[in-house]
Amino acid sequence: MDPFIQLVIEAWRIFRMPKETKVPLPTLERLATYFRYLSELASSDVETISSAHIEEATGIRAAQFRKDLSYFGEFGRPGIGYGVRDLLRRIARILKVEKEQPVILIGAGNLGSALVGYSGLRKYNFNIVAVFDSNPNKIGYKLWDRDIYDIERLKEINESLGVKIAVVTVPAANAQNVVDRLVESGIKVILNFAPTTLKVPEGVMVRHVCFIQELTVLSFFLDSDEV
Amino acid sequence: MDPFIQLVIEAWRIFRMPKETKVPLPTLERLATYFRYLSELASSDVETISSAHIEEATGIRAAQFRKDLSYFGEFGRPGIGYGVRDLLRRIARILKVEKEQPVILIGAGNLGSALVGYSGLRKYNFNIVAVFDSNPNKIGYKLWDRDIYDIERLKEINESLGVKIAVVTVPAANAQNVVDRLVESGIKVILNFAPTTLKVPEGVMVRHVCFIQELTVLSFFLDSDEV
DNA sequence: TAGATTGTTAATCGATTAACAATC
DNA sequence: TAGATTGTTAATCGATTAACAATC
Repeated sequence: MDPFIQLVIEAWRIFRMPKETKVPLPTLERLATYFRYLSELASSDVETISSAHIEEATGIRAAQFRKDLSYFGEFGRPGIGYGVRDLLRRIARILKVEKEQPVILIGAGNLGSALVGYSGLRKYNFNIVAVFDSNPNKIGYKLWDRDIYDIERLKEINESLGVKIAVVTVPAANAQNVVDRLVESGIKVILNFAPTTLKVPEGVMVRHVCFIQELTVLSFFLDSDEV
Repeated sequence: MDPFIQLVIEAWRIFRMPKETKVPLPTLERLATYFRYLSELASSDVETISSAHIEEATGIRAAQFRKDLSYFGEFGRPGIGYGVRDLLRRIARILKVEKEQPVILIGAGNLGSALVGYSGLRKYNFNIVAVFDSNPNKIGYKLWDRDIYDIERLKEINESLGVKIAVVTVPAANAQNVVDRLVESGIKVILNFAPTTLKVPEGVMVRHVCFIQELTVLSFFLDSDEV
């Protein structure tokens, strides 16, 4: 088929996807894994890979990989495999990380500082464009090279920035309040590091990263007889 | 039934559980959520809760909560609900976090520093007892109040410590090497912050926390028409 | 052509939810 | 007793895996 037509079909399919075909969340999580792995691979001289290769490298089953991609169209050539750079570019487009994505961070504490200073962010096309805090000893200063603004100015400032992604690294006790303000300010997706459950309106998505919770799950798998 | 007999039965059930009845991983993750929520609640004056209350507070369905607990025995009283302190104590025992759990951390960078400095750790009964790094400018110094040791001494030092849990905050390129050493040193479960897939032998468990990957998944849910 | 590997369908597996008898 | 709420069974739902025809 004409490659142009094919692209148009794919664009259309992706465009109507989120609401309709309903991509499973585990598929999206794996897609992020493929994306990371392919990014590494792209700087090597490997040009083509098979789904079996993906299984070997990521531990995700080959059939699973092909099934995951099938939600979004056709990506490989039977008997040949997948072109690394092409696959990377198309997955990046699906995940909307082909262009740089601006992010705001709330909470200029230790963790916030580590995240802003993390070089991997830029590598994967995210950019923390502004930091907010409520502590007068921090407001007006910088976190690395990013300005720290008064959280009271969140809505005002994001009116001009128009950022859709926020990272929350405030203490659990303040998290719900902060999230309410974020939603008010036009934020659509939130990555929450505070160890607490958050309530958000329909249409806003939250993901939760909890260090303690991960340790707790791991702890279960220790043998109870020893120690 | 005699509460003593009941406890013995429960202990026995938990003892043989991991290998046999096979508790679903999602159940363990939710158990960690219940644990966190009950910990908060325990410092209030609430004495009894219902599964409906849990649903309201955590967003996890009441039926799901009861089903999750059912893998481990009986915890509530029909018509009454669950005793907060009792439930907390029993979930803590299941997850093996009733006693303090020692943890070692590899990688004294920004992220490692944030984790060591995080007060929530102690609150949830984890304690980072030693930090390792390969950088001569760090070895022999301290991260907060914890000694930083040469990673070359990992096996030697853990011979006396006998720690089973490790947190990895080294760059992706070094992660597999570090993990191999950890396994050699008797570590049984690993929390990995490096953005890379790790290979471990049977019997060692890894969980993966990846900031970038979480952002990438969230990014998918942004509307593509705007921006 | 023969061998490799895809995309997709159908079968399997496992987790969530609903419903309700048992119990306080 | 009547109302509330559990623990568990059975029904539903959804995700993973296997298998294979189509294709390079």
